[in-house]
Amino acid sequence: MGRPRTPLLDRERITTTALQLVDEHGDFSVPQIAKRLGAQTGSVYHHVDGRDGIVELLRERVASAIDPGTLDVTPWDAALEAWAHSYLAAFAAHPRTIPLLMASPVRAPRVLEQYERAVTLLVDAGFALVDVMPLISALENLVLGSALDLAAPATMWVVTESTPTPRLAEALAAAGEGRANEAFEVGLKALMNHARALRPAG
Amino acid sequence: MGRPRTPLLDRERITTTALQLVDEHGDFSVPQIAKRLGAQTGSVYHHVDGRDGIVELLRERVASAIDPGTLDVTPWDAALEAWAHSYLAAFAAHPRTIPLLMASPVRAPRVLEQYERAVTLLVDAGFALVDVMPLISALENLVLGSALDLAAPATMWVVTESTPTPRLAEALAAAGEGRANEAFEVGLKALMNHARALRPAG
DNA sequence: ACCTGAACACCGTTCAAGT
DNA sequence: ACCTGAACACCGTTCAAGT
Repeated sequence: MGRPRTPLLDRERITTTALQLVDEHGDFSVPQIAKRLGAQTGSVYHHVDGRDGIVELLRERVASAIDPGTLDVTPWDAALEAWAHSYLAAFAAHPRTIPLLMASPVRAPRVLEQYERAVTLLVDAGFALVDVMPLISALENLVLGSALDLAAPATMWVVTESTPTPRLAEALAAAGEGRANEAFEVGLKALMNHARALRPAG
Repeated sequence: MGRPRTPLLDRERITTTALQLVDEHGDFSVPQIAKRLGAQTGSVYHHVDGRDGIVELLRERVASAIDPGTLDVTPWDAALEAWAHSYLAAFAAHPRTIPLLMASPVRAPRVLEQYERAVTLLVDAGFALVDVMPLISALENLVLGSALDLAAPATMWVVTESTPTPRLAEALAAAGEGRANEAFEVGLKALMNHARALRPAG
């Protein structure tokens, strides 16, 4: 065989296929990607730095949906809130990537750039340097936790008859479909109030 | 061969070994567990409901370190704060289980019981039923996100020279070792203030 | 440069067979 | 009841070989 006239594989197509697999099955494998693209398993390794490299490509792809313009909004608190909403929307679109991405450290340059800009925003707003990362980390925790929560609202809580949890069942029913979204808004509002109180008067 | 005079395997030992493997390598496999316990891979399946069953046993084991007594503290906000701290400590002791546990829904009865009690606490404190689950979910997101963040404080942010992120590097340095812990306390304080403001005057 | 095809050490799971 | 040993379909990764 050897080399085809038109390439079967590239990083773009590999990433798209991996994302489709994760959206459908919650996971991906290199052979599965190769099969869908009509290539051999080994061929994938010519374009990508192994399985971990594909995970990093997924992180970039998902994070690319975060609107960087949100961080230019004024005042600073509106910017942070808009960023959080855009961040949530990006991951909520592909929530099953989250457990995958959480297992490995952030190396993707574009993701690091977003954090660089968020740090700049808060420093320029007058926050003490010591307070900046805890705030951003708390925001990140809130966003990722909420996105994951949004993933499987019906199945995340298996309230079986074998274990009687009537109050939990009631509270879940009362909260309804919007529970995970509500939890995000509650956490965001709480964090923003805290941030505003923390900021030195400027 | 056949059956030994004294059993090689039981759920207790399987869980302990799986937890050790996850603590060490971030993951486990059924053959690895069998090998450490001196048994054959297939034998594990006589005690446990497959790999997913072991994951559920891990959830129970880790969550068993949460002190249920915290939910009896008065007043209600001190109880919720104590619970959150105990919850964080339990998962921070085995942070690498978190990505594993997040991929599957909560079925463990003991974990569901904890939530049942937390719901009861907030209902008795006078919260509207609609507000209870969003609050608890926000708290859970905060705890799990923070525990994960505590897992690999040095490696979670790979600030390479190839991608210049000087402000991020400064902010990380300023926050220091306690960054993830600070992020948790920031988020918790914010959420508790919000909860107190939300509660109908009683 | 890009892909094949085969190899290797590893998975999760099942099941007849032994004591 | 508890374990072995073998089987099956699947992984991730490497690499000589082809065009």
